[in-house]
Amino acid sequence: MILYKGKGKELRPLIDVQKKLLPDLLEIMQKRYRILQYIRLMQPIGRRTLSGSIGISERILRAEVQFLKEQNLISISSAGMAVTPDGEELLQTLEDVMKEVLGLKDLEMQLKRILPIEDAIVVAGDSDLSPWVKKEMGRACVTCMKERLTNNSIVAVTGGTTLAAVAEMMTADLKQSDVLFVPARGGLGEHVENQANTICAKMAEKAMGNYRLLHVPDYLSNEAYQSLIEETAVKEVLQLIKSSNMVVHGIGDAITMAERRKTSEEEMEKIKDGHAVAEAFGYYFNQEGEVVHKVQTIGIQLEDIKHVGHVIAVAGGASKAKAIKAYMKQAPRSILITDEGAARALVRE
Amino acid sequence: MILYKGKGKELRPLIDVQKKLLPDLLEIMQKRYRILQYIRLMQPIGRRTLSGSIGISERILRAEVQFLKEQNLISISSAGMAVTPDGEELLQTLEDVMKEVLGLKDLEMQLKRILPIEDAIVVAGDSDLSPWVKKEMGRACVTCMKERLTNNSIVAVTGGTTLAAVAEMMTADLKQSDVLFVPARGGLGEHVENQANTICAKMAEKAMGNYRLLHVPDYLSNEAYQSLIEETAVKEVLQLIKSSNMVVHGIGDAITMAERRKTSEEEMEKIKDGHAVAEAFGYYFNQEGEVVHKVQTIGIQLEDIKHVGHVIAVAGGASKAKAIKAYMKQAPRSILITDEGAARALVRE
DNA sequence: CCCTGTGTGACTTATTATGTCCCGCTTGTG
DNA sequence: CACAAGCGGGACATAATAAGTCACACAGGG
Repeated sequence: MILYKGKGKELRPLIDVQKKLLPDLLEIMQKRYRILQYIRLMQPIGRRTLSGSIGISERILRAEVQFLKEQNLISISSAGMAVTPDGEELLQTLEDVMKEVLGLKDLEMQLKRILPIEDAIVVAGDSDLSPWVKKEMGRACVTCMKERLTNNSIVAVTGGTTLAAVAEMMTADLKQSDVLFVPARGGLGEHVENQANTICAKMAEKAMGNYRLLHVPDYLSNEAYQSLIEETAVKEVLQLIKSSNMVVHGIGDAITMAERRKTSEEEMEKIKDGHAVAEAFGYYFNQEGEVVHKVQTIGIQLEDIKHVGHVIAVAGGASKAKAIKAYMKQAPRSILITDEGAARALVRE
Repeated sequence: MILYKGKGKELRPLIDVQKKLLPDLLEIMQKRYRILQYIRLMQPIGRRTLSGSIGISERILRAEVQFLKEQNLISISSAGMAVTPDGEELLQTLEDVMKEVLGLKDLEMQLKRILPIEDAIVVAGDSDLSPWVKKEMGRACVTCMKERLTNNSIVAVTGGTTLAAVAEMMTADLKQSDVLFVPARGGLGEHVENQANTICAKMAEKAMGNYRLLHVPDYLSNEAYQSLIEETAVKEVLQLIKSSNMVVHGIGDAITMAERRKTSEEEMEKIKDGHAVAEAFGYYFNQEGEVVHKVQTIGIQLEDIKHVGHVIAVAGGASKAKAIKAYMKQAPRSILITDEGAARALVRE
């Protein structure tokens, strides 16, 4: 909601001093913040499950949980634990401080320096190693989106597991009304749960917004393609897509994506021969950010992206660093939402 | 050195949040800050003596001291403990935060509202109850002075135990050079250790500055007075006093001051009949801030005060609240340096 | 209907914090 | 020069607290 940017500099000296006067302060704060974060992410959740995924003994988690309950930060029922509004507020207030403390702020600065991006948001963890980090990226993405959405915005979203996480974390917000979600591009050969259509619908529902879908079969002959475009219903949605103010998309590893999708052998050849490393909304890019292949479907085209108000790319995990780097070479002015694992890998080079 | 004013608002939410995530944080920080403060005040000092005056058990103080030593905030020798430069820096950085935490900031704001003063500085404690608070006021006064001193400044100081504390806490500062200290007024009947001359000299020595004294017998006939004024040496100093840029003075309870000084019976009558409650540099004021008596001596006069660049009044202890209030009625634009005890008493009314 | 996951209580053990006493040293003073 | 006051630091018993472990009652979903 509120932008705390730039505030970090002010409170740095205080934190440093506090660290001297109470060295475990950060450690404890971090622990409790982490627990709270996990609970928010997985609520409702039980102690044992949580202690497992968080990696601390159950007994100590229990003490912490009891403490958090006493502070009215979490509520605790027979179904498990959940974060209270107080806890939500605390998490939000502390987000920037923790970023500063964990050095994520530095990472963001470095990313902005080495990549031609407009802004970078880095969340803690590595989604290759911990699946919940994806959700955290999702949350960060939602926050980022809400900061930039205005009334009657049109948001185009793509598919992929990362975007699914974004959809999952989407919440309704009274401030924005009448936001319209549309899938960015037609069928790309994904499985249902990762299709842009599915994610678009889910996101819109969670955001209490409207949505339109693009019902396009995965593989079309050229003739069918041409006639489909002329279809009124399709044409209308395409019109909306072209006039969207925001695009939210993932970035994938080229080979992984190609394998996951129903990619024909000849296309596979093309992708491999072109040394593709990155994939985004149906386009495959080589290390230099050049397009080596493009899945033929309707919807937003690479050139359109440049004219969209806000472009948000969400991708994390150290394994995706190469892909992010390659894609970003040709996509300036994007906002990159990633995780610590990918960010550190990117900075390392 | 650095003015942190206004920064308090920024870090308030962080502190509140930290309080939720680590409720004893403030308690512990306060304890350690207090210990450090005491050590700075009384250095070099031993554990036992300190534990006595600070009011905590020796063993626990010992643990704290060990901790502070490990953090390189105090150095520890056979002579006792002393604050290191690191510790000094920490104390300075934390000063404003602690003020905020202890509510002293609020007191300062309230004082500025109810009194016609330019600024207020409140230190923790009550000098009626704890003698060391006077030293803390002294330190605050010194800081305040240094912030406002420019090169070749002339500072006029009065006598009194409070001003003695200021002199004691004075330190040399490379930034200011060629500061000249002068006594504000001639003999007022004080004992030697509280005389303006004594304090002036002490302060100048500690500040590595220069000083001039005003050798005026306490009681003079009118003729002697007139001839003394014409004396070249005296005339010169008087000239300096009149052109001073800063006046630092105490405020006393009228009766207490009158009794302490060699006050003649008829003067005593005058003071009592006039219902004097406050005293400052030889002037006695009633509740309304009207002058009811004036010790006849040379030096700065009440009217001169109004034309001096910076006027700093130092007075603390709940018992002096009435005096402060009365004096301030006729002395606008002063900077008041006081303690919690006096401030709370002033606000209470 | 059972079975898995939930919170809670109780108990033992390890770790830490605190109180108490004493010792040898430096340092300032008579 | 010598003495004593005050200094830090070591040692140890004990109280307080944190942490590990297990057992139990209960609610909800397949």
